[in-house]
Amino acid sequence: MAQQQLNGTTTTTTVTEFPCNAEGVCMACQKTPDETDSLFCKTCGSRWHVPCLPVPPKSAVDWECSDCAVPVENAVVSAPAPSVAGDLVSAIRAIENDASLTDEEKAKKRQELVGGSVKPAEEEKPSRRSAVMDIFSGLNCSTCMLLLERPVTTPCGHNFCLKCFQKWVGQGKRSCSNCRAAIPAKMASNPRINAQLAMAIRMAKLAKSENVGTSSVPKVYQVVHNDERPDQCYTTERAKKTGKANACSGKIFVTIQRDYFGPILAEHDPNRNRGVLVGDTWEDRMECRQWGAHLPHVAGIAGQSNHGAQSVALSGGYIDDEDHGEWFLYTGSGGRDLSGNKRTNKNQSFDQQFENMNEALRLSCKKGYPVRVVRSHKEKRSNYAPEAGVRYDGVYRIEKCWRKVGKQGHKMCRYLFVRCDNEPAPWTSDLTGDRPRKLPTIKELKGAVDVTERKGDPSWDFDEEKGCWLWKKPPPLSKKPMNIVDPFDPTKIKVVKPKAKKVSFKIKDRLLKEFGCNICRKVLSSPLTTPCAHNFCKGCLEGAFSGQSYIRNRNTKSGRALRTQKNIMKCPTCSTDIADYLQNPQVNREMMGVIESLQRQAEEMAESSGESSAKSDEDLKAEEESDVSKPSDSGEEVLETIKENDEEEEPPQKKRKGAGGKAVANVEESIDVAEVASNAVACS
DNA sequence: GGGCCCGCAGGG
DNA sequence: CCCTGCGGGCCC
Repeated sequence: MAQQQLNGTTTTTTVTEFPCNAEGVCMACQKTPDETDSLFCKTCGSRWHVPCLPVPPKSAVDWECSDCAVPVENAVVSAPAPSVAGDLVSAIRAIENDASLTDEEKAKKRQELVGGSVKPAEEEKPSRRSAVMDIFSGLNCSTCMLLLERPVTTPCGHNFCLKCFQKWVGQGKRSCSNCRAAIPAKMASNPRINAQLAMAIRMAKLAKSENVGTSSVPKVYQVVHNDERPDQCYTTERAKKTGKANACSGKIFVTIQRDYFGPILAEHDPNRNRGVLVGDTWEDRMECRQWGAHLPHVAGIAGQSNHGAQSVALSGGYIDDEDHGEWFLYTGSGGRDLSGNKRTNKNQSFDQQFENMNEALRLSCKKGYPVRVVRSHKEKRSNYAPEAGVRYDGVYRIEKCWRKVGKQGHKMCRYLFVRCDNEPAPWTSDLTGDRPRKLPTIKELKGAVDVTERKGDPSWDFDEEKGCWLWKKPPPLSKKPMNIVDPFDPTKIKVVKPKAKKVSFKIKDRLLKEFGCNICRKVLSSPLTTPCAHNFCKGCLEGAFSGQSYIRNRNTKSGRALRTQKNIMKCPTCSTDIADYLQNPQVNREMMGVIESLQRQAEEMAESSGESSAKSDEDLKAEEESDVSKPSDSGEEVLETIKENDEEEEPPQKKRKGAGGKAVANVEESIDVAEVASNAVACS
C-alpha cells in the first residue's frame, strides 16, 4: 500500500524496498507478516514482506534482497558501502553460527546489524529513522572519510570535501582518487561547490536530529524567480536602446530604508512575509536590488560615509579580492580612471583613500555593523561564488581594514570580512549559522598602513545566552526615507526581457524547490552533477542533448555561439560548455541517495498528516500543465509588443534590430523548453 | 572573450 | 547638480 503511494507520487524515482524491522513489522506497509508471507534473504538474513516486494521472488529458498543483490548502477541508499559489505556478511554468518542464540534473537541481531544500531524500544518511525541512517552511509568524503563538508562533485560522480579535493589536485593529481577518472582542468583550478548537495545534507541532518519531515524544515534556501515578481524592471524611451543594461529598476519589494542594516526579515516582506534568506538567488543585479539585499545596481558597495555601509557585492571587479567563504578580503572602490563615460575600468591608476564608500565600510568596521554580502557569478576566482546569478550569502562583519599596495601597484583600501549570520552559508553542511571564530592570519597586514580595528564592543554580536547573533547596541537610526518606490509607469513601459522560460515553483513540495531538475522541473532522479556544479536528471540531460533545438535555443546569453558553433553543449542552467562532461557523465549516487531518502520521509509525513497522495499528484499535474502553457503565451505576448514597437517607430539604430531578434529567440526557447518538459515525463 | 557604450541610482 | 559605479547588451 505504502509502496503504491510512493509510486503514485514520485514518478521520477526508483523506489527502494523496505524490509521488516527488528520487531518483524514490514517497514513498507507497517503490518506484521506471518510466516507464509515472509521471505528471508539468503545473504543478510533479513525478513521481507512478500506482498510488498515490487518484483515477486522466483525462489523462496535461494532469494536475495535488493540490498544484497543490488546491481551496480542502483547501488545507492540501502546498500552498505562495498568495503563494509564483506564485513557485514561475515558478521551475519557469525550470528548464524552462534549456537547460544535462539532463532528470534538471531533475527533481531541481524536486523540491528543491517539497519545500524537501531534501538527498537524508542523507534517510533523505524523506516524514517533507518532511511536517515542510510543516507549518511554514502555521504562521506572519499578522502577524509568524514561527512562531506563544502561538497564538490567530479564528472565521474564522486563527492569530496572542497579542502580534500583541493589538497588532492594541489599535489598535481588530475584523476579522481576514487575511480581514477580524469578531472577536468577547469574543475581542478576552480572547483565550485555543489550547493544542492550541501542543502540535501543539511535537510537530512535536520530530519534525523529532529525526526521531522522535510516539509517542516524551517530554513529555506530558495531561488527567487521572476514569476514571483509582480513587477519587472523596465526601460524608458530614452534608454531602450540597450535593454536591461540601461533599465530602470522595478519595484522594491521589501520595506526597508536604503540605509537599513542587517538581514532582511519577514516583517520587511509584506507580500510574502518571508524576508530574504541566505541562498536566495536572482538572475542579475537588478533583481537582487528589488529584494533589497544590495541596492546599487552597478556599485559594489552600498553605504554612506557618515553612516556606514549596508552591503557589498563580490563580483570579481577587483583582482585583489580573496574569497574563503566564511571570510574574505574585499577591496574598496575608486582609484580608477572613469573618463570617457566608463562605468568601470579594470586598471587602477591612482591610490584609493578612505573616503566615500570606502569610509562607509570603515565606519561599519569601527561600529561592528552587520554588512549584507551578495556573491555574483561574475566572480570567477572564488570557489564560493554561484555559477549563475547573484546570491545572498548572509551578513558579515568587517573586523579590520587597512591600506596596502595591490597587485596593480597602487594603494588599495582592504577589508577583512568575517561571517556572522544566524543561517548557515549555502556551501556548508552545518545546520547552524556562524559562531564567533578566531580571526584568520592575514599576511598582507605586514607593511599595511592606516590599519583600523574596532575599539569597543560591536553593535552586532553573538549572544552566548540566546545562542545567536543580534543587535547588542541599537542599530543606527535611519537617515533615509522608507524605500518603497514604485516607479512603474505604464505610459513608458517596454518589457526589457521576455521571461519566456517560465519557472513555476508553486508546488508546495520543498523537495521540488530545492532539488528540482532544471530541465524536467521534477525532483532530481539519478542526478548528474556538471563540472559547473549544477544537477540534472540523467535522462533529462542526456535527452536534452540528443536533439539540437534545445541546445541551440538555450544559448541566449550572447547569441554568438548560435551563429558560430553548432551542436555546442552547454549547461542548461549557466551555459557553461559541458561537451566534455557529456561524453561520460556519471550519476551522483550519494546525492540520489539523500534525495530519495528525503522523498520517502516527505511521503511518510504526508501520509501521517492524512494528505492524499492521489490529490497531491493531481495538483502536481495541474501545475505542470500551467507551467507548460504559460511560457509560450507570455513569450508571444511580449513578441507582439515588440513587433508593434518596431513597426511604429522605424528602427534607425542597429541595436533595435538586435532586440527584436532576441525576442524571437526567446520565444523559440520557451517552446522548446515546454517540449522538453512534456517529453521528459519519464525521466528516470 | 574583450571592448564599447549607455541610463540609472544614489552619494555628497 | 555633479560625480561615481564589482552592469549588461551587443558588436567585433
